[in-house]
Amino acid sequence: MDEGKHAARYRVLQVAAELLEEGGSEAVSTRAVATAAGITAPALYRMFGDKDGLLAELAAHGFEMYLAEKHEALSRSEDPVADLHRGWDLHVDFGLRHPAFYMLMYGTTRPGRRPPAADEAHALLVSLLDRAAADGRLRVPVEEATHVVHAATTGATLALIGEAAPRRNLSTSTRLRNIVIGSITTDPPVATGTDLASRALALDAALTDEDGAAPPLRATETALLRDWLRRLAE
Amino acid sequence: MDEGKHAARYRVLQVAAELLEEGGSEAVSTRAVATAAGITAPALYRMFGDKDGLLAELAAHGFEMYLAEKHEALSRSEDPVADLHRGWDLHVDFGLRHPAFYMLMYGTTRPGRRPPAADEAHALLVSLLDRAAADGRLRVPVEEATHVVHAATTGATLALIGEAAPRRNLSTSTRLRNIVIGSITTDPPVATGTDLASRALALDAALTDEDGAAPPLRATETALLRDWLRRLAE
DNA sequence: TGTACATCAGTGAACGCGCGTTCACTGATGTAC
DNA sequence: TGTACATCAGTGAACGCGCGTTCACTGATGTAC
Repeated sequence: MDEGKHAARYRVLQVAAELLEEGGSEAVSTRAVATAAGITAPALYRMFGDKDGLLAELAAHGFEMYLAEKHEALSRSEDPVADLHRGWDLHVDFGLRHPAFYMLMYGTTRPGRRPPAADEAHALLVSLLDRAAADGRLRVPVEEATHVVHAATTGATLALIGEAAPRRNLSTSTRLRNIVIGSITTDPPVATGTDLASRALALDAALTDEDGAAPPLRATETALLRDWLRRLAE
Repeated sequence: MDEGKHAARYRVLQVAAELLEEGGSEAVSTRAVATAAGITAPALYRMFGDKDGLLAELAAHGFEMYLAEKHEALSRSEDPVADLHRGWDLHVDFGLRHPAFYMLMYGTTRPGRRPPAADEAHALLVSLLDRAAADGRLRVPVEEATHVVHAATTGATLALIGEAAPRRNLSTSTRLRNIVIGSITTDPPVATGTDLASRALALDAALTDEDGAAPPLRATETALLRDWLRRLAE
């Protein structure tokens, strides 16, 4: 009957999850969970040891939900930087759909022991960054990038959770995402012609803006240069 | 004896602050505070109404400590972007020195009502960004910048608080700071000549990098162009 | 200035509650011979 | 196959505790006439 044991355990965890989502972490008491699950208190203690054990498993359950969603939604594309963007958005979205779980998992008070699934979630971020690094798209070492992205993502999520749902504005997350990922990654290699054009135009603009000191070329030379610059940009 | 009333109230708050710093927010119970302060429970209820009132004043007390430190340490310089950097560091530093206070103030569970000093702290960030905008150093609207900086700063602080003190590495905060502030601000205006030089060199480099398609100038034209570019860069 | 009254901070004691946890026990299931 | 024993999930009931909060009351201070 090992199957039955696991099933009962899982049913209790799901009841605890409901209590958590509805009433926050303070709604998860050993007695409340036992009552809601239709079992007696000692039965719950037999399953989870003590309250910390229950909370640890509940957090683990949260991480498993998180990982299941991510693995489903985040099929690796050929662009590791695009995957980073999608990974960010999935993280924030999970946090907003499960704020109480998110705070149990990523809020800094740790009422339970750190579950292994938490390390797995962390490893998922590391692997995304590893792939970016392997493709030469990372500007900084993977470990640095991991810490920075983790801090920024959780900051954006917690800030949004803190805002009342009607006033919530996802663009803060999007902007921070673009800034952070944009800063630690490099653009994909572009056709040289495009790059050449933009640089030619930039120089042309700089020649135009010149107002104080005269440019170090003669006027006729400047005129010919600018003609060439525009031909380069075409 | 209005003086005495305020003094007594302040003494109780300071005792509560000690309990908070030593034992975290769960150590702050009405009974524990009353006992530690040497008063009876009803006396405390007379002062703060109920537990929420006590926690709200405690959070307000935290914000006042925070603001006092910031006002002392953050004398506005002539460079608003440098002030933003120092403001970030002061924020993170406060969080690491007063983690329990910080979580009460910026952790997303709000056990008390939002104190006015919290808005003042927020206004301080807004004013720093306002000044940067006034000096033409901001790349994005102030409100956007406020949200992004707030999310990133709290994320960095909470992530560092979550790490055990010995393993703590401030460079994550520094890096995220540089990325975020660097992205929303512009460099100070530079001499046009310098700009011209850097752009000329960039174009020169782009011409060199050219490997696939031939540049749309003739070889002789390109040679003369590059000569000019180098003279422009001098 | 003196008396009578109102205000109010604080006391001592207790309220009821939900909490985490444990005790002694039961009944079902599995194992050994 | 049948009996005897061990294992173990679960029951019913209770433990003691700290919590937020409130009640009835006291004594000091301030105010009015």
